[in-house]
Amino acid sequence: MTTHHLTCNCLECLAQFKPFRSLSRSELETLQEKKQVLHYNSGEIIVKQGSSMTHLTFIYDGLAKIYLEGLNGHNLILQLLKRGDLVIGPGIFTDYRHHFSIAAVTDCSICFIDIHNYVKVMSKNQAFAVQSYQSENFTKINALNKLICLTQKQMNGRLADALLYLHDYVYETNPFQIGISRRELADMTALSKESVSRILRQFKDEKIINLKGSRIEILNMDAVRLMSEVG
Amino acid sequence: MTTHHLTCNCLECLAQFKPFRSLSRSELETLQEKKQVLHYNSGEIIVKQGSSMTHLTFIYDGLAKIYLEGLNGHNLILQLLKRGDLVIGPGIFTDYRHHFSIAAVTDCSICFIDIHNYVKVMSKNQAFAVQSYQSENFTKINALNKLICLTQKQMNGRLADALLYLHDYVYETNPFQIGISRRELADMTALSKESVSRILRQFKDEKIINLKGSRIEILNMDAVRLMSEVG
DNA sequence: CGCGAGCTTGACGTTGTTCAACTAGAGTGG
DNA sequence: CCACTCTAGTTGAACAACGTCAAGCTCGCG
Repeated sequence: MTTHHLTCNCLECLAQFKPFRSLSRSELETLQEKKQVLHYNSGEIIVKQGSSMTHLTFIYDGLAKIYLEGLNGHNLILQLLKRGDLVIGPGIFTDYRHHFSIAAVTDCSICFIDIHNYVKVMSKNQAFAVQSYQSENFTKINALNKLICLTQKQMNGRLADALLYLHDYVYETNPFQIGISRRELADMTALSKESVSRILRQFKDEKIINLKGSRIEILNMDAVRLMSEVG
Repeated sequence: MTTHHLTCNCLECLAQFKPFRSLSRSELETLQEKKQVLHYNSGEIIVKQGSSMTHLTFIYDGLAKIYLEGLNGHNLILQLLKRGDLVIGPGIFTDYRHHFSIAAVTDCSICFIDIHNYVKVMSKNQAFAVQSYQSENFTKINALNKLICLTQKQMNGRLADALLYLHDYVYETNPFQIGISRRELADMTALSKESVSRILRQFKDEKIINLKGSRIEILNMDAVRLMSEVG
């Protein structure tokens, strides 16, 4: 983590992003009041699971991962974050702790928003409060889907899910340069990195994908979607 | 499902339960306005995953289960519900659909609260809204823990978790009469029913628990907690 | 007494992990 | 410019964990 904080003064910083579009000038000022912008290098931890939840995490730039720290150093990646994503987390209104860690996958610019100020704005602006509730619920729906995926699908299906997630949500192009390692693919699918290697190889042999270094091309999207569905 | 609705008139019905204690008389009236009380027999479905979310589910009496309907008829039980539990669910403020099913484990009396009236009360009573948000977040924390449990622990650890859950939260006595089947224990732990049988047998042989029909006694609580922790 | 659903048990097969050896590519210093 | 090293990735073989299948058992209930 670099030591200089960029205290960004421009009101427009946040206003341009979806989560904050509906806010008034004074509400934006409240959010910006104590905000801190920090730069993280690839691999650095941005938020540590179990720590006290004093700020919300907003991604100005870069790619980050939300992950659960499990047993024996095993991690489980819940979600990747990119420019414009705001992370609230289930600690709000409960124990005010972080229930997952966030780490930089590529270099990241992160804006931390003071939670008291955030709650202050929520309490004055009902639509904004509802939107926060909603956003938390969307990630909950996601977690429930992941529960089914990881307990009921087998290797093919899980990796198919991960590829679709990367294609549909993260990179949104085909082919795409994958910015995450095999280890991280394994942490997304609750597989071992060796298994990920083997399944990718198998997909390649079956002409379902193309692999060139860190470049992945999905050749047969229907096959991938089918594997995702049948498990 | 019996066909006669008991439209309970007493304002005190809801007022006596935690989720509604802080409400005023008129707020309680709003909630009760369109409420329906139905009786379900053991095994019957109370709420169907995927259906439209028109009501919240409140357990007057009995034991029910929240479960995800997964692939090939496999279910995953997220939580057991008993007298006084209110289920909101992540459909609120998002797609207004049920993202899990609820079914009666024993005979149940269920009170359905109209969601519009519920939201109306939330919008007028900020503390109540925060409490709803909080309750949703607690179940989300639960889902995250379950993700780790089911993907990183093995059979012993998962079953230990289930026993602790039944002891600490559901029955709160030791020994306890277990009201759920092996099939349901399997659905709680994402194991096969045969594996559940085998592990229970093993626990019994190791003098960690006592089994007599549907009666379970935890003899060595420390051993169970240890197994739950190490996985 | 006999029937049937749920439970138990054992034998076996499948799935996925672990371990170890090997490879490729990126950075480093002589 | 060439070894040298380090890390990430790949591959194969052995192994462990868990599910499946089938047979037998228990117990409540008609």
